[in-house]
Amino acid sequence: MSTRSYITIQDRLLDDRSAAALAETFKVLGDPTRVRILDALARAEVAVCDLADVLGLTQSAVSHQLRLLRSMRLVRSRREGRHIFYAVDDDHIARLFKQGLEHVQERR
Amino acid sequence: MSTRSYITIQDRLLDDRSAAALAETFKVLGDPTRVRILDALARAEVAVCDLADVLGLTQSAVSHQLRLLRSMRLVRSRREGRHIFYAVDDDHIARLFKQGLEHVQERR
DNA sequence: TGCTCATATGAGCACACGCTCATATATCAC
DNA sequence: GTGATATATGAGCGTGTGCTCATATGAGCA
Repeated sequence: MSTRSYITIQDRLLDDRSAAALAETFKVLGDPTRVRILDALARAEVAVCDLADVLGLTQSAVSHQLRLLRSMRLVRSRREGRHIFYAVDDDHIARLFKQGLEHVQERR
Repeated sequence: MSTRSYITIQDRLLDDRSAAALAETFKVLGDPTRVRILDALARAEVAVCDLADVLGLTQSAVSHQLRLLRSMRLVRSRREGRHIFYAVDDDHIARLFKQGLEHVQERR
């Protein structure tokens, strides 16, 4: 250590809990499959089998990812007969998603 | 496939390239160490050794992460003698970061 | 009751990732 | 030049992750 300039900022740093929570939030969005799933579910309620069909994924793969997204309360599910419809259930995430998309698109 | 409701949305879905780019962006933010590094660098220019010191990390670990962040142009570096100062170099990321933090804090 | 379709889930595998350790490079002081 | 300090980087290791495959659960229908 030498510059010592950090002394002026070190007590304002993110605590570990917040850092972990923030990282966890971004981590969920950090996978192409989940991005595509969330993108679809942000537009409409979709049943699992249709999601798999539209995205070209296995039913199992989709279901595993949906379980993750459900456990983090990013999507909600609704049963209708044999089908279970999923949709995005978090406005913040939807906005993060949009803002991230703007960032990506401005980079061209 | 059965509900067929997806037909109304399937041609508006994110293309694979955009989904991959978006996921990659979020993925960088999806690690507690990088979150803490970016948090510090968003507040002030900090030299590598000070970063390691403040965050309680190895110089090597910090350097490896900084290389990643630099390769994605999220931080910039500036040499000053033996030290190399890093700082956040992407307004979008900074905003994403802030918005993510709001999301996390509202969840309490 | 059986049969089919829709979804969930556990096990296992291939791969990615973040760290440590050792070492290389670079700048300054002498 | 030598030595000390600051940073970068490659190899290797343990762990996490996303998939597939097989199977379980559950709803509708005959």
